[in-house]
Amino acid sequence: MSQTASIKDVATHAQVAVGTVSNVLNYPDRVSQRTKERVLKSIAELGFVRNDAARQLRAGQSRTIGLIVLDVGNPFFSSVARAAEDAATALGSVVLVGDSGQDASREAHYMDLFQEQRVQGLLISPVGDVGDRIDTLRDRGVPTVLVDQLADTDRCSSVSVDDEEGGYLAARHLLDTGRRRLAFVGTPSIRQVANRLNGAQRAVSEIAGATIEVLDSAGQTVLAGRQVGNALVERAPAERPEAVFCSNDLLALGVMQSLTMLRTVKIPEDIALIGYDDIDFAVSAVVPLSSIRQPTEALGRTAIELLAEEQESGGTKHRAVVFTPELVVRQSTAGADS
Amino acid sequence: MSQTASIKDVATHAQVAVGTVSNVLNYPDRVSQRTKERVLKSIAELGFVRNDAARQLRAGQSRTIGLIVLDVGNPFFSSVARAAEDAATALGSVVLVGDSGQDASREAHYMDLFQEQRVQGLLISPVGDVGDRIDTLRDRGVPTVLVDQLADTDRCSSVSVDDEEGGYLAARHLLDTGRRRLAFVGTPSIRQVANRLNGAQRAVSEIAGATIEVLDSAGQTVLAGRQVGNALVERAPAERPEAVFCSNDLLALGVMQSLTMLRTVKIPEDIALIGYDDIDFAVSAVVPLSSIRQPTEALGRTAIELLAEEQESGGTKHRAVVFTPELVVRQSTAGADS
DNA sequence: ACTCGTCTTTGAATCGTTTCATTTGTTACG
DNA sequence: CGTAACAAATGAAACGATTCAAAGACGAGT
Repeated sequence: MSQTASIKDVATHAQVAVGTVSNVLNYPDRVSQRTKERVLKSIAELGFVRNDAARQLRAGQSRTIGLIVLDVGNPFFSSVARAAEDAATALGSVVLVGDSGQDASREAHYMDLFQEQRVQGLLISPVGDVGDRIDTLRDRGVPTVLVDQLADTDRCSSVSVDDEEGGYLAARHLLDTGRRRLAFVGTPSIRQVANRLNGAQRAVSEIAGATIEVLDSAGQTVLAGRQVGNALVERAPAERPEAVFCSNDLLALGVMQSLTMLRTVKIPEDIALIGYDDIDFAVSAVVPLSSIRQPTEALGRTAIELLAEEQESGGTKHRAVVFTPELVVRQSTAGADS
Repeated sequence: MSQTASIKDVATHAQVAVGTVSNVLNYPDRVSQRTKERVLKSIAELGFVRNDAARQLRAGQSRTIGLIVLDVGNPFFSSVARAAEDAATALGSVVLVGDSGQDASREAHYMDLFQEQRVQGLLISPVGDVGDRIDTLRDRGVPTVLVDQLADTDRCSSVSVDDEEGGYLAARHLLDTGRRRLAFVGTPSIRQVANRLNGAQRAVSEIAGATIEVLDSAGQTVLAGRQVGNALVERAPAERPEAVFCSNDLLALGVMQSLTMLRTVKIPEDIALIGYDDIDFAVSAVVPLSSIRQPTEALGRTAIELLAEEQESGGTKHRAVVFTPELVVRQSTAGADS
């Protein structure tokens, strides 16, 4: 009893054939009441637990779905992950979460791993250009759904939020409240960030005399935000932007920390600040943070749904679902116009 | 090429035996340069990817470590998880994260799942009483390390932080700054929370005239905190505590949101507030939040180390590592004494 | 030419399931 | 009594990798 019992041990113990034990487990109706009881008793006595590896090997597929996110510590992704997990559980699958940390090699590592595991499908919020890998995965029967990034619908499905629109909403709001010299903080090498920047630039171009400078941050974390904030504080007051749009809330909170630590800069009077994602912590910030809200639960749930559709269609039909983000106004961008 | 190639396909294509292909993969030194090249070429051409299920089946063990946490959305756990992942990767293993959501049945579900997967070992921050399950797991060769909870060292290993001490530090700090009527917010049905409460009560008992009331919250989230906060706001001012100690930062941030929304209660003048965990967001709260810092990276890393020790010793030697928490004072408990 | 040792390669056996064609058992009916 | 119809149980084959005893190749030494 020290080592794990196999189905064969159970069969011997219950004095039936291995096939019968398997039937008890998978097709209870095919087995008579009497032997079913005997087998179940043996299973309990031996403490038998199915070996998933053997089962998968035979089935040729696992009950597992891979999810690769940019940062699990980011509440946006943990919320998406949670929604995906719940939706998958309802379908009898399990979600494995891999954290790429915005590193293309870690991303590739997880893709390899998930492929070795023969996952049912892959949800990915990509760092690098993974188009080719996705093509080969599809050819090998592993459907993929892009998360938080629009996909070409003749390649694969995707769930995303209109980042261009979100960027536009954010910048437009800053402009509407009277600010003209804007700054954008983020890492435009990430596509979503680039789209948000595009939207912001569009809003700026609609208003005569408005400008936007781009401050590249080292990552998308609170720490990276603090660095950018420190750089802003060191500038001569006249050189500082009137409003800052950060490509996510973590960055914005970091910037806020730096700006408020020095008492000379006031939010929103001197510099208005808006983030992106509307994480739970935005509302409880030093200065409650305006943000762009994304429907994370819907993203996670829909991603699983699209994956199921892909599987049913054998990977031939793709669909791109795009959600619309929403502006949430709080104190950090309170009016300077009136 | 549409379906996945097996090692046999590679062998045929490269005109060698399956064993040779396996050797190329696992013991490259045993294979001559010439055939190695030929095999690798075939692997590339066929796009062969190892089937992990088959490999595991043969090996009898997976390269996977299961981690069950109370809440992945909680930065404390996502930080621990991340550290564990990094440490495991260095050892060539992968960490699967399961979120019990403080629900014993979900916890049991993940334990079943991980057992079916034949994980190398299990790291768990338990909800219910899992002592018996851990015993049977150990008997079956699955070492377990308790995370964030002290274990009986003749049952299994554990990494934890001294919660009683942390609770004492927090309450003592509130008392040192002149507060006497304290409140504790949390769910004492969770052991860690109960220990923090014990420590707080010990501190209170040392000071004549000091009291502490217990407010049971519905969970450990920002939302649950907001509910408790609302209840406090509705009390007559004289009935309100002078200081509130929340069993984690999320709760504290929720309480803070409720209290500051209504302008009549001021933090820290009217009510001082301290949390637990010192998550990244504590510093950027409306009123920067005092907290108790736990060494999350050390917890995650050490958990993996202990698991490795368990494996080496064949699950016979257990060790309990206890870290000491640290008080972090910020504005939310600024002095009312002087 | 023969033997010995070393290096390579081979291929059958194995892991624990599921599947499915067959066999065995039981009941009903002519 | 024979047999058709159905239900239940059987056990060998398959999934794809790893392992390992055995066979093969090759050169050196005598």
